[in-house]
Amino acid sequence: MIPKGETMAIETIPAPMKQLYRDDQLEIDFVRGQALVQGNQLVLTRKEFELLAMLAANEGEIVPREVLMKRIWGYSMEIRTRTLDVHVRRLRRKIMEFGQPCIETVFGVGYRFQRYRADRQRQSFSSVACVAVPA
Amino acid sequence: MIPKGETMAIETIPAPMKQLYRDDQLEIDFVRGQALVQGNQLVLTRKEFELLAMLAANEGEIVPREVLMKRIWGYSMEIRTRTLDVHVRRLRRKIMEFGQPCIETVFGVGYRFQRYRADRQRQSFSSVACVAVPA
DNA sequence: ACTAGCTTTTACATTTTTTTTACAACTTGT
DNA sequence: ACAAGTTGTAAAAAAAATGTAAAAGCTAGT
Repeated sequence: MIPKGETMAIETIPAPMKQLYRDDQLEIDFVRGQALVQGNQLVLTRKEFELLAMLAANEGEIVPREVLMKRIWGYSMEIRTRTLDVHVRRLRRKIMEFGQPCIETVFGVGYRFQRYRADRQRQSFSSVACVAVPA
Repeated sequence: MIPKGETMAIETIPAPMKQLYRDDQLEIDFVRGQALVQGNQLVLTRKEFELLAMLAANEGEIVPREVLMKRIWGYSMEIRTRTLDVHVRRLRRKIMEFGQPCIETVFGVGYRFQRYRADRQRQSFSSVACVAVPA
């Protein structure tokens, strides 16, 4: 709460980001840094969690590789290494230990997190249409 | 109690902390500065007790290294020394003399005290989810 | 000033996480 | 089907964080 008579710089007002993400298989507590799949707590490293958090926070939206790299690794980071992919892989594997795949690859662009719905027969992620993204 | 007409910064209002902590193996009297494990009184130094108290007072929550260092050692304190770890070690050892481990390491962040439950087969602390820091 | 007990430092060992590398497999446009 | 570009994978290397033992430094009480 902001005390009477005091002001706060716009920039410091925290974004109204949701505190947690939740669907039929996954629950993420962005604040406490915890994630549960089908009730099982995921053991994630920092980078893995950041990745999951960024993707889930933009569920349904494509997050370009560049954006992920810039936000998670900072401005530098050579494109020629497979660092991002390796982290995606490890994250996917940990999620699939208890649940269904929810991170799809958008060829040539980046990754997209898809909300899981129990009623759907299956998430068909086999291939994904390419999407143009605003620069 | 805050006198009428006065204000107090949110941060300085003391939390309504309980006088003692208690679970199936450990009992801590924050006021008297005593701790019992399975009925055995622990012989703790001041720093060790402060550490245990801070962690137990936040049971289930991760307490970052920085917070522990700031609160127990004051603002200064070089990050390059192993002081905190050494105290954690000695505290853990004393607790385990009579009981089960209850202080887990959260890699890259800090430590977390976990309430002991007699019904649980075992506390599996092997590894722990990491916490991401909100950008 | 001396001692006993507590605290901090130091120097490594160990563990965990992150990055790199080399190559395989896959997409897409032609 | 081919070529070019992109992503997936496994394993190893590198980096970062934590654990440990021993010694040195402090401090309160005498």
